[in-house]
Parts: sequence; structure tokens; C-alpha cells
Amino acid sequence: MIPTLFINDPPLCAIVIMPGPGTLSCPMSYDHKAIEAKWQRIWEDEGVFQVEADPSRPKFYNVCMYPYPSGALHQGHIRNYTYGDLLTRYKTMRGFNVLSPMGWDSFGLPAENAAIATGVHPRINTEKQIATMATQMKQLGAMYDWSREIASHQPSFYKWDQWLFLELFERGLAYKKEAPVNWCPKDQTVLANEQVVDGECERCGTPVVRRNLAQWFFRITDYADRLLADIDKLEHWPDRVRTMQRNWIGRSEGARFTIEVDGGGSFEVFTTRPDTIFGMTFCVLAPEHPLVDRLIEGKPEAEAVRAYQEKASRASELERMAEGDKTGVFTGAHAINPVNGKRVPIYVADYVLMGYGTGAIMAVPGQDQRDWDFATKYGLEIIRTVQPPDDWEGEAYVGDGPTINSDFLDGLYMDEAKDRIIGWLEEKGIGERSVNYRLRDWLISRQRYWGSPIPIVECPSCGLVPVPRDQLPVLLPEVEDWLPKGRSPLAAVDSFVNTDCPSCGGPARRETDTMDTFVDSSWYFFRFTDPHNEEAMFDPEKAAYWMPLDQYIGGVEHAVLHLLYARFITKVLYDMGLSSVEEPFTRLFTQGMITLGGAKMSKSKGNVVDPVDMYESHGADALRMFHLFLGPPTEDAIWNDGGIDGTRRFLDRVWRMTTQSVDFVDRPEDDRDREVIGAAHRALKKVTEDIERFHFNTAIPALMILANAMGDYLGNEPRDETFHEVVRMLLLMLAPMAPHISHEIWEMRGYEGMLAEQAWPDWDPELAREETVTLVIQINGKVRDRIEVPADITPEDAERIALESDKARAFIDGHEVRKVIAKPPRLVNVVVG
RNA sequence: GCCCGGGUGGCGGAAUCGGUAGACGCGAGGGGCUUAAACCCCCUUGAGCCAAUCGGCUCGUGUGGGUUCGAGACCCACCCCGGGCACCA
Repeated sequence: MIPTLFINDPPLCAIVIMPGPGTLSCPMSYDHKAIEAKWQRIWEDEGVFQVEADPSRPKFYNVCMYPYPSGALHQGHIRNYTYGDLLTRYKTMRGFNVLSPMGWDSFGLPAENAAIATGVHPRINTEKQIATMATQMKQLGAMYDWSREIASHQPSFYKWDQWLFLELFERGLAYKKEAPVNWCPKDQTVLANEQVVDGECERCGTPVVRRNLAQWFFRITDYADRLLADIDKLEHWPDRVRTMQRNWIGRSEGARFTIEVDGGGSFEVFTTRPDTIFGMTFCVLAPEHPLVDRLIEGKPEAEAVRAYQEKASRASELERMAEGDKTGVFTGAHAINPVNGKRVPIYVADYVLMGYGTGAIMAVPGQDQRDWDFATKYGLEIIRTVQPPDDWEGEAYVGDGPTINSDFLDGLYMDEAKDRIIGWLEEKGIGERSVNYRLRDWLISRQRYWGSPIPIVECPSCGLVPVPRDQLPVLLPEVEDWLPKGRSPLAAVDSFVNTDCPSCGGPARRETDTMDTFVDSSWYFFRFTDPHNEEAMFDPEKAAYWMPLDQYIGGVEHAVLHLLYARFITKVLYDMGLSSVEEPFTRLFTQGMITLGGAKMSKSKGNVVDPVDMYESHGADALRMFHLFLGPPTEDAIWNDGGIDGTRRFLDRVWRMTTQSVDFVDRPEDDRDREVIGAAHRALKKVTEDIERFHFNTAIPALMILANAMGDYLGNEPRDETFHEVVRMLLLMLAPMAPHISHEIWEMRGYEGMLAEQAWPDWDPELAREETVTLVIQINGKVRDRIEVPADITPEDAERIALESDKARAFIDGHEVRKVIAKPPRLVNVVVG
């Protein structure tokens, strides 16, 4: 028999033993600091979570999005890693070979900005911050396979960024082009459209202006169809993320055709509504459209158009959007509608974007609200070509209906009219059916120091020449001055820039742009499978064992960009024969934000509650439990200060109950034992199901209810064997959530082996079953009585009991019973009239 | 403007399939333990009304309608809050 009080060495609780039943025999609180340090050391020393590929076992590849090493964990990190670690530990107990690695997204602007501000080299600062955060992660009890730790700023990692770039370059998937880009005047750098938030620089908030620069792009648009089609395969992704990706790719079908300019010249337009072509009453070109200059040459309108172009180019996205209503100017030129020869004015307006479609549209105000707004503002003609419903009171009618005012299309509905007109355009050689995407190519150039150098040499005679692979990595040189002055800081390092052309050997210049950090994060999860490989990006066989990720956990803010780029690169690697899978992430879980006072926790808002302080005051286990308990993981969670006291109190209670001396009674098993065992099995059922469906916030109450049942049991002639078994089950359930305290109690009470290596138990449905349930008796849908009945009651018995209930009778007598709906064992509804 | 979420006690939240609204925790109030406090334990805690003993009734999940024996959940319209966005032809 296992003794009721057992302290293994080293003793971690200064226990004062006091006699008497129910008397507390140790302090209220356990010594969380000593216990947590002890187990963190043991897990690390024993390498509990270090894993190798093992085809004989089912694998589970579990990744929390690797963080930017900002220097300290915040509550969002804690939430993320608590979920991830819970899953790692749970799946391990379920017998999976679980890989849970950690790494660092360590290139990027913040480190460079900090360097500019403090003069400390980004590498020094970054590595210091990595060390701090790794310590804090270990203090949380999050167990990663640290032998696989990677950091994107290390040459051993970014070498393979460069290698990947060369592969894309040689496949025509990386190219350089002059393009209008968003320019942040403060950071002196280019931002992708995606990185401009409300017209302002995502990172520093400065309004963005437009500027032309030669930039490197990845041709993600070549993969648009596959990226779109495969969204359907991501059945374990949240619907909202799938919707966002679909919208981002934005496939639209329509037609592309040429419109002649009256007096010479032509331009191409894209439309999704070619069926409305007879309703075209004007055309609009984007301000940047190359034809504009020729159209206005020598015309009186030229000056106004140039002023408008100037204003549009200067205006940030923010200003353009704040404008509200449509603006534009007449070019003085006219276009000819190809279907009927009608002569219509050509305008320039910034609601047409050069980056989408052809940068020019046919405007059909009758069927497009934006065109309608523009037409009414500038007094332009409106022709309806789709018959709106009789009760239509709106402006532009975008719905389906019979075509009108459209010659040979009259009477046809939208789809048929589209087919007919596209056929006509193709027959005449004017245009063709066309698919257009909102998705644009991925701009990867950054005029920054702290990133992977792009491995290209520009030779005056050979052009853009890839750096030979045996010369990789192109190392970041040491620089004195990180401040970008309109060009990359690398451009100021002569020894870096000046090189020999790998092709002809003549003098040449290195590319001085570095890569977007999204490049690193789009393949790092492959590197985890083979992190120390010096010969290759990774061994395809090792990757094939682990990939795809069985679970990927991160913030919903990455719903589009990171996840789309990672999907794209995975498909490229698949096409190269390196990846065995086309989709990297089988299951995606996006957690909500932590908010306080109606806003996301952030330093700038001054509403930060530092989690690391709580390691000291409450312990990592209490903090983990609190995050699990806080609310539904997918939803934003509102921080409340008192909550962690509650989870700490719960752990204290578990500690007390399981470590105190108890006067056990030697008696036969009876209902009291069956009840507490039943409570344990019901808790196990609930906790298991809740973990499987990511409802951690309801798993914690199940444990609290069990603890309450155990408390009751202890006060009522407890049997040692029963209690010991219930504690065993409680600790197994608690192990993934509050691992330190549960390991310590497990060891103290002398259970076999290390808790983390135990199998997750199965619940016994027979033991979990409730003997009786509360039957609710409703009269006309209102609850009138509640009666305890056997759980296996028949509908007939339930109905009889309901009709015999005194309380029910009071409402039934004198009325006709019209219907009885019996849903045993929970509810009977008697309908009387 | 468009897209995606959300609105339940004093607070965080629960209610998995349309079936007991408010689990669990926090906070608050009362009691016990204590010389006293902390800790801990027990009880109460949606609102209103009646009974003032056991209890009982009415209302109640943002608002207004609807479907249903029955709606927090489903449908329609609206209000409010949060997040995202590239006026995407």
C-alpha cells in the first residue's frame, strides 16, 4: 500500500504535519518556484521532447508560429505557447512521436530600428533578445526540441533563403521590374501593399507615398489557380481564414478587349460584365496609365490632367481613401464602343487602379455603383442594359435580369449574354475570355540591412547573374551605419558591392537589396525537420516523414500573407521534388487576441500586463491554467486581473488534497466510491473531448468540478485505494495543462515513471454514466417541475411521471392535454389548451 | 463603402444536436476557524414581485418581428461594438 504522505527528495514543500482528520498538513501554497525550476531542469536534462524521425510510430508535427525576438514574452505569446505545449504533451501521452520545435524570425525592421536608435549592432541585440525569450519560454514549462532551434539571421539559415531565391530565379519565378511602390519617407524603404495599413506604414505609421523603384518579385500569381483550388482541401482550417485567402486571391472571370481611341491609339480593358458593354457611356484610365500622356498631348485639358496625375501620385492611400467620393478629370479624348461605334469620353480617375486588371475600364453606370457615382457627379449619361425588378428603387442594378438596350443581347440573362458577347469579341478579334486575379506578385525587395542579401550580381555586360551556389551564403557585411538613405545600407559598403562577374569575370556590382522576412517564414518549418544540414536546405526524406504540419498555431493576423506565402513556397518546393506535400499545414488554429480596456494589449496603449512577473507571483502553471481558462481560444479574450488568483487557488487546493495526511477508512466500496470514480471518468471524458476540439476553457471547469467532488469525498470516510486512483486520473489530465505541479505530486505520491511519459487514460463509459438525471417537466414550454429519474428512463415512464407530478397537475387540471413531447431523460413538454 | 467576427448577471465566461439560461471562476455579502488578521472551510449572490416557513409567480441572452410544443442558438429587419481591407471593374 502506498503511504498517504510521501515526500521524495528533494523536499520542495516545508511541510508541518499536524494530526487529525481533515487538518491541513502543509502550507496553503506550494513552492512553485522550486518545483518549476526542478522539473524544467529534469525535462531538459532528460531530453524528454527531443525526437527523431521514426517511421514505426505515428508522427505529430506541431508548430507555434516562430516569434520575432522582441525581447520579452507578452500575453499573446503565453497564450500561443500554452496551447501549443498542451497539445505537444497531450499528443505525446496519446502515443504520437511529437515534433515541437522552436525558432526565431530574427531578421526584420525592429532590430534595425533599434540599432539605428541605440547604435548596437542588430545581431548583438537580436541574439541577446533570443536568449532572454528562450529562457522565458523554458520558464513557462513549454517543452520544445531545442536541438532543432533555428534563427533566420544565421548564415546557416539564410544561405538557404538565397539558394531558394536562385531556384526561383532560374525557374522564372523571381524577376526584377520597375514598379510603382509604396515608399515610407521615414523608414526610407519600400513597403508591399500588404504592409500599408490605412495608408500608413505598418511599422512606423508614417503616411506612405508612391515612388518608382526597380524591385525583385516572386511570381506568386503563376500559382494563383492552384493556391485557390487547394483551399478546398484545407478542411481543418477555420472557414474565415479560407474565406480571407479566397478573397485575397480574388479570381474573377470576364473578358479582356481592346477599345479604340477616336483619332488613333487604343487601350485594353478588363471587365467581369462584358454583357453590359452596350451600357458603356464613358471610359476611365488610371492616373498612371501610360496612354494618358499621349491622349492629352496638345489638348486644352492637358494641364488639368497633369495636375490630377501629380496629385494622385503624391496622395497616400490614406488620403485617396479619405477622399470619399470619386474624383477624376476629362482627358479631352474619346473612345469608340466596339459593339455599336458610340463615341464616349475618356476620363482619368484614381478609383481605377493601375495595378489591377489593365488599369483601364469601360464604365457602365447603369450596372456598377462606382461608375454610377462618377457619372452622376460629372453629369454623364446612364444607360441601363439589365432590366431591374419592378420594385427597384436603387441606383446601379448589379443583379441578374433580362438584357435591354443591347441589340443582339436583348432578352438574354447574364450568363448567356456574357457567353454571347465574348463569342462576338473573339470572332471579331477584339478581345477574349479572361480570368483576372486580385493577387499581385510578391514584392520581396527591401532596401534594408537586416535581412538575407539577394544573391545576384549585376554585370554591365552579362546583366543579372546568379551568385554560384558554392559561393553561398552571400554574407551580410559588417557596417557602421544602418540608417537607410533611400538605398540599402549595403550599397555603402564598397567591399560588398564591388565584385567580379561570376560569368565573365569582369567588374560588377552586387545586388544590395535584402529579402522580405516573409521569405524566411515561408519555409522555416521544412528546416526544422533537418535543421543542421549543411549540404541542402533539408533532406527530402526527413521532411517527408514530418511534413505536413499536423497542427499550426498562431495569430489570426497571419491569416493571409504569411500563410499564403508559405503555401506558395511549399508548392514550389513540391514542383522541385523537394516537398512530398503540396499543402504545408493540415490543421490550422488561429487564436484570438488578448485585450484589455477594449483594445489589444500593447506597449503603445499602456495596457500591458507582464506575464513574466507572474512566474514569480503565481507560477507558470497558474499562468498557463489561467490562459486556458480565460475564454474560447479562437475568440479575443479580455484580460481580468483576478482570474489568475482563481487558477492559483485551484492548484493550491489540488496540492493540499493530494499531499495532506488523510485518515483513510478501511471499509468496503460503496456509492461514495462509485460517485467519485464516476466524477473522475466524467471529467476525463469532458477534458479529452474538449482538448480534441480546442475548447480548453471548458476543460478547466471539468477539473474544478472533479476537485470539488474529491473534496467532498475526503470529508466522508475516504478509502485510500479509491482516492489514490482518482488522484492518478486527475494528475494525468492536469499533466498537459499544469505540468510542473502535476509531475511533482506524481513523484511525491510514488506513482510509477515520469508523468509526461504516461499514456493518456481512456474513460470508462459505464463508470462515467450518471445514475440519475433531472427530468424537466414543462407545461406549454415553461418549466414547472424537476424530478430525479433513472438515466435510462423510457419515454412512456417519463411521460407518466410528468403527468403525475403535483406541480404539473396544477397547470394541467381543467385543461385538455393536446400533446406530450417526451425527450427522455431530460425533458417532457406537456401542451395543454 | 465592402468583408469577417461578436453582443448572455457586478466581471471573465458556460450552455457540443433547437430542450433546465447563467456551469466554472472572479468579485460581493453572510457565517465558521483565529487573541486578531491572512489563508482555509461553509452558505448566499440575474431582476422584480408575492409569501415573509417550506416555497411560489413574472420578467430576462442588443432591439423589433417570425418559425416551433419549445429559440441564447434558426429566419427576416435593425442597432451597437471589435477586427480586417487593395474603391478590384
